[in-house]
Amino acid sequence: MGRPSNTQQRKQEIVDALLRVMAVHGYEKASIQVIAKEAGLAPGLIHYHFKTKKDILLALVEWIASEASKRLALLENSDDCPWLKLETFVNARLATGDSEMPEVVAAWVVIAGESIRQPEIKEIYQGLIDQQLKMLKGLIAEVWNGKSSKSKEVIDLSAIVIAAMEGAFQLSATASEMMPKNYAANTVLELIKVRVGN
Amino acid sequence: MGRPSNTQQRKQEIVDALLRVMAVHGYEKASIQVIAKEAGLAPGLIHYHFKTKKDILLALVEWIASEASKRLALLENSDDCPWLKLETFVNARLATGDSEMPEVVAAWVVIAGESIRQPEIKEIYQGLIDQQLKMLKGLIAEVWNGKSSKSKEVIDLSAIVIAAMEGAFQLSATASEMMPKNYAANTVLELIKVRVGN
Amino acid sequence: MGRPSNTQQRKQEIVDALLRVMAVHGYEKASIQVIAKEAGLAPGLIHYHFKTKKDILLALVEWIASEASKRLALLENSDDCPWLKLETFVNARLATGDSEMPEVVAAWVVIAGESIRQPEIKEIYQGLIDQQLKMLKGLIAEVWNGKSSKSKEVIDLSAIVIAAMEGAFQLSATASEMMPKNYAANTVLELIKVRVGN
Amino acid sequence: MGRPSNTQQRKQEIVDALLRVMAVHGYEKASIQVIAKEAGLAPGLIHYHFKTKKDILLALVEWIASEASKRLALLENSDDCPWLKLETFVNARLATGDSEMPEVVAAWVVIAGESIRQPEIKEIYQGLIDQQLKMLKGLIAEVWNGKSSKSKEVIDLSAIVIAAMEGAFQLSATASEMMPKNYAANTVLELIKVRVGN
DNA sequence: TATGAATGAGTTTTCATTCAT
DNA sequence: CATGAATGAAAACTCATTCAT
Repeated sequence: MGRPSNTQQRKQEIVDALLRVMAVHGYEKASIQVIAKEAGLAPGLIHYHFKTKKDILLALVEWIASEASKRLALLENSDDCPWLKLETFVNARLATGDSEMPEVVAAWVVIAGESIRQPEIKEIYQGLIDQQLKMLKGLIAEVWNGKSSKSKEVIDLSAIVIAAMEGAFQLSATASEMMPKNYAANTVLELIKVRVGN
Repeated sequence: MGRPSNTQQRKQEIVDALLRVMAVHGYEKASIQVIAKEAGLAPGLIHYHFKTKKDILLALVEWIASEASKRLALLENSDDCPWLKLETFVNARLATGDSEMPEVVAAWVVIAGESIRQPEIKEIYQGLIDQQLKMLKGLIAEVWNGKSSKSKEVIDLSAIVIAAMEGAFQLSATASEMMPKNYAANTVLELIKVRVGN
Repeated sequence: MGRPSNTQQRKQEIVDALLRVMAVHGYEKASIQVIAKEAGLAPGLIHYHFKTKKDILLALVEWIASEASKRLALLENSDDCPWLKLETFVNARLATGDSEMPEVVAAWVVIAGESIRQPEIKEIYQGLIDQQLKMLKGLIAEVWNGKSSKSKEVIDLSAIVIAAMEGAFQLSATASEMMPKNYAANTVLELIKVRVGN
Repeated sequence: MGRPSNTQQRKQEIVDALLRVMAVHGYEKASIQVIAKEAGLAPGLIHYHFKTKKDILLALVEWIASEASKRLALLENSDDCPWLKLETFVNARLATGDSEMPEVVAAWVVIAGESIRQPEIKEIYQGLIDQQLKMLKGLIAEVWNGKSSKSKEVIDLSAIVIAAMEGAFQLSATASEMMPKNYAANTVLELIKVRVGN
């Protein structure tokens, strides 16, 4: 009968290794050899589980995006009041200490750079942005009296909030020394509040 | 006597070529061969003017940073009223159409990714962020009655504005299709206004 | 399970190939391509086993030095009479026909040249010289009545003997046509004898 | 009429520059660019005066050899007694402090290495060795009662003295730290004396 | 599944030499 | 004579991918 498959676990180990290596060395310098060493596996085994190196990156991007997506989905189905949801939404990405997982944040910045030249990456990246944008428009419309989620004000506010969140990520990976501590989540929420007149 | 030097011009041509190539292919895929072809020069000549490929990137980053810095310096010495200055500041980076130079914006996103693994790049990147942060704190303190530029509110607001601007850059390079048109500059200014109670 | 390692054997094959190539073409002209062809291996494989070309040279120098060192160590622990030891010592390096391995001798001359600009090579080279010098001082003191191994006469004689041996190597690689046959070992021993008054 | 030619002077400047660079970096790493900088000249000018890089090396080797040859010729025509001539001979190459010109000595060791693969170099190198050998045989025969310059003893002694001198050069360039001071010339002369029974 | 050697194309870099000025 | 830019071939090195075990 043979031994039971451990493919899923191995794949995740490899993706995790890429995440850690990429957060330090970027994508191109994350060679299969280095990923293998980080994962504690032989180089040949990497290609047994992933046909190409790009496939590992895709798996990583999909994993990060789906994790974020999952948290957003939970939120969507909750019974919380809109303000609480908004707070949860913002915290879901900017979280405690402005980033509970520095490696994920650094990798995400690298991924943004890669998305410029890799359409498959771009697509996933955009998918996540789109999902966030949609949710945010809904949430903001709920707390903004008389505003439709299709109004220019709501759309623009949502867009700039997403931008601020992505930018906060980038800065926490590239210039955290000079940024204030824990500024992002609270300040974003505060801005939304004053903007929607509350 | 002897051949006149054209080094400065050639260097700029090479840097320009890297900018264009990087905006499409990223840094690693911008091979010396490709840069040379883009610049219309022989590959060997690239290394005659720049010792290493990293030196070209460094020159590009310095050029982008110094261009931005120059515009900020102009602003600092102007006699405009604070609000006008703020508006100019925000527009100086987010400009018309949210980015008059898509290549520079795309390259800047790639540079952010590279800064994660290249300390020299990081340093220049951080220098520019720091300069913007300082200016913004000053400008915001000027328009926010009774607030010092060292107050937590001013610092946090400045930080999130910088983040929003960097994020708008990233999104315009990676997800412009799904972002509203010309949202960034105006929305940022609007948010500052309502926040400082005006 | 998995493929058995043949790294040690391959490394030695590569080092041997460098030895042969270097004895004819010198170090710089011993390109990875040429070494690979001499060893009957693919160029890429060379770098799989040695990170840099310098590492191959280092391995070669270490190998030559350790072979010589081994022979000296055997001598040190033998019960032979001092004169016999001296004879063996000199022969150990200048051997039959003044050099049983012309390739090693030629490579050693090239290595001396390289040691001038490569500190790691120099260190190994000097280590071997130092070891020879120490042994020789001991042996000569033993056969020279009333002389300490620290006396100037013993030290100088030892030094010039080492010099003669290194020089004989150099000349056998560069000017063997004009040198007498088998002169080195016997003449050196004869000189020692008359010098120590025997 | 044009300006007076300074070709001879320029050529010597270039040769001198190669000497200095080669004593530190070896021959292959002594690039035309580096030689030019060392000489304070433009790279293009090097090739105006020398067709190829090898020609500079040849000129250097010839220069060193002819300088040594000149000193030997002086000696040959002198009226000194044989012992004084012998002393002068040995000192002529091993001189004060065992090497008045460390750069020449280091370059000579590099040249020995190059002679292995460059026939033209080898020829000049051998020419100098041959000349020394001939002279030495004559001088030793003169001081060795009843020995012909063609006797095996004289030939072998001459050969080993040349070897000791070349070896002393090599060691002064590669392992001077561990060699005694000023050992070479005096020890060689002492050995000759006791050997010829005086 | 797993190991680790092997391959070969591609990349950066060096540099002797040439050439326009 | 002199300068310094320009060229192109070759070099070391990297690395995704394949393959023998």
